[in-house]
Amino acid sequence: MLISLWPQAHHCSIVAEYPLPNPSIVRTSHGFGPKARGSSILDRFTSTRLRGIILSSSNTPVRVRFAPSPTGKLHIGGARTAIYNWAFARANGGTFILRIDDTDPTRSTDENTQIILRAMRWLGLDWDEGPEVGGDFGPYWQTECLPLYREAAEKLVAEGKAYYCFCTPEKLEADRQAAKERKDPFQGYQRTCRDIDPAEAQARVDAGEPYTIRIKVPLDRGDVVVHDAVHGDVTFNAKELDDFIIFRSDGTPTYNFATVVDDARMGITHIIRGDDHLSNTPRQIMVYEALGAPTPTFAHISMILGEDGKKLSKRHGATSVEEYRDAGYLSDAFVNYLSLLGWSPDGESTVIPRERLAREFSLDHVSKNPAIMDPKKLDFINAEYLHAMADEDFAKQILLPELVKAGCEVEGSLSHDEGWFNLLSAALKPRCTLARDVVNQASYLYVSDEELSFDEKAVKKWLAKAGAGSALDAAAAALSTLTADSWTPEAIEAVLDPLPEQLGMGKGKVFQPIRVAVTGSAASPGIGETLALAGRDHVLARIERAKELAG
RNA sequence: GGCCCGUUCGUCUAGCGGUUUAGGACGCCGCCCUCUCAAGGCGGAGAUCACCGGUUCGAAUCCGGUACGGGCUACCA
Repeated sequence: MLISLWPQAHHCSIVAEYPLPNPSIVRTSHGFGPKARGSSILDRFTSTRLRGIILSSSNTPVRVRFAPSPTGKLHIGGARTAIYNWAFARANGGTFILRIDDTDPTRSTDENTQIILRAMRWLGLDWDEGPEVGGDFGPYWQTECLPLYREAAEKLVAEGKAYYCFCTPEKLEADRQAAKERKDPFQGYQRTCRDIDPAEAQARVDAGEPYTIRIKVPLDRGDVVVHDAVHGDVTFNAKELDDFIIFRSDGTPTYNFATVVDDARMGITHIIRGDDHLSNTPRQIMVYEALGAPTPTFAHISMILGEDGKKLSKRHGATSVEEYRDAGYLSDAFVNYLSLLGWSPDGESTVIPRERLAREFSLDHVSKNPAIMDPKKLDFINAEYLHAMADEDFAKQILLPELVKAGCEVEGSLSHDEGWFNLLSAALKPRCTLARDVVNQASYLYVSDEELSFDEKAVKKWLAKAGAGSALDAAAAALSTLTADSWTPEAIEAVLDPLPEQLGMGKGKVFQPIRVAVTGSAASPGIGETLALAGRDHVLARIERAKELAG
């Protein structure tokens, strides 16, 4: 006996007729915490919070899938769906499956499949079954399952749960128009071929007449309710469902059929996917029922919109996952940001490492409304991850790769030792939002003294001013007392520190000309670090050169 | 046309009938730190909870309707 608990707002309903994949226990993600203590089980069942109930059991472990169509790159909406599926599987000790839904051969390409796999790997969403890793429920490409779909469809026809339809597209269109004109609220298929005698239908098929296969929706089915973990129960009436096509005249299955066959075959327990599929779900439930397969729990998540509140498109700039990778976002930060777009554990946390996501993700904290993508917040989170890195890690994982990419450093023959790169990391890290920000800020270290270019405004404001010359003179004198060996940020600052007082000038008036002289810019890390990184000889040479510009 | 979904600061969200003068985060503004730029610390502005009714002693929270946005209604996925 299987039970399901879908309480309405004010009544407690415990129904015992709904077939689910063998749940032996009912568990909620919050149900046994402090809040639940002291309240009766019925109290808890009357809470609307239960709409997010998760039905699972030790007998039927969670199996979820991400099933992209390789008709394009992996975009952020798909990535977020993948993340939720992955996180849900991990949080429940379940299995995360990757399946390539390439039933549309005209638009699916191998290249897109490769791009999707690469993006999944970059996101760190390891799949337990699917392309490249295999599994016991293959094939994991729909194009390899064509005979399976055919077999399933023919079986439904034989059982009287589906039937051959010989209507031409032209007739269907005419019927639709007619329904529209007589203001029939039902504008779907008129079930013309539903009652053709099976033997006659078979004869016409054998004679070579083109046909499609349509599902036979039971007319007395009544309400079809979708048990949705984020929306609650959503009720449709079977009368509004037409006998939709499950097999095209070209011998290929339609999406609504193929996915159900695969999801049933793979024993998928929870279907987490985009909102746009909610209205199709009752149709798919008809297929599950015809197939005699248990219906999984659904979770329809909202879309991600562009900054203008409209659907994401190319106009919104970078929307594919790899563009974000190339722009210098960290995988962890990107996953963190995306997971928060429509889910939050507590309303407080902003930085949620993937380990925590994998531990705490739950469907009942997924929000129902569409979310607008906010690049500023993505940047903030990325910066948080960057800043949290140890200097050595930042040097190895961010700094060096970026410098190599920019042609500043050559792998295998680096310009400086490890200590220098760690110092550079410490200096640049808090000043970076994206990985590539390091290149600009380090550029003064990768030009010769003669080629250093000056920011005009900085020169005008700091160098071409009265007093700048004497500041540079004093600095050169003080700095030349240091040897190359004692050339450290601390030593440099110790030597420079007394100068403003000695010269009777403000600190800015002394340090800024030095900064501009060495970096060409008015903004840089602390003066000690800035000079230490440039090196003694370069600093002295640049100060000498800058004297010509100084007032 | 029919059916379905959604609507809390600019943005992401917390909220699960009384603890709410609606909390947090990003962004914005200000102050502190300070040789610059960041980072960091502190503070501020910002939401009549889409609207209208109803239920209730009490509603952002429950119910109904309206508006606006979105989806499905395809031999697309």
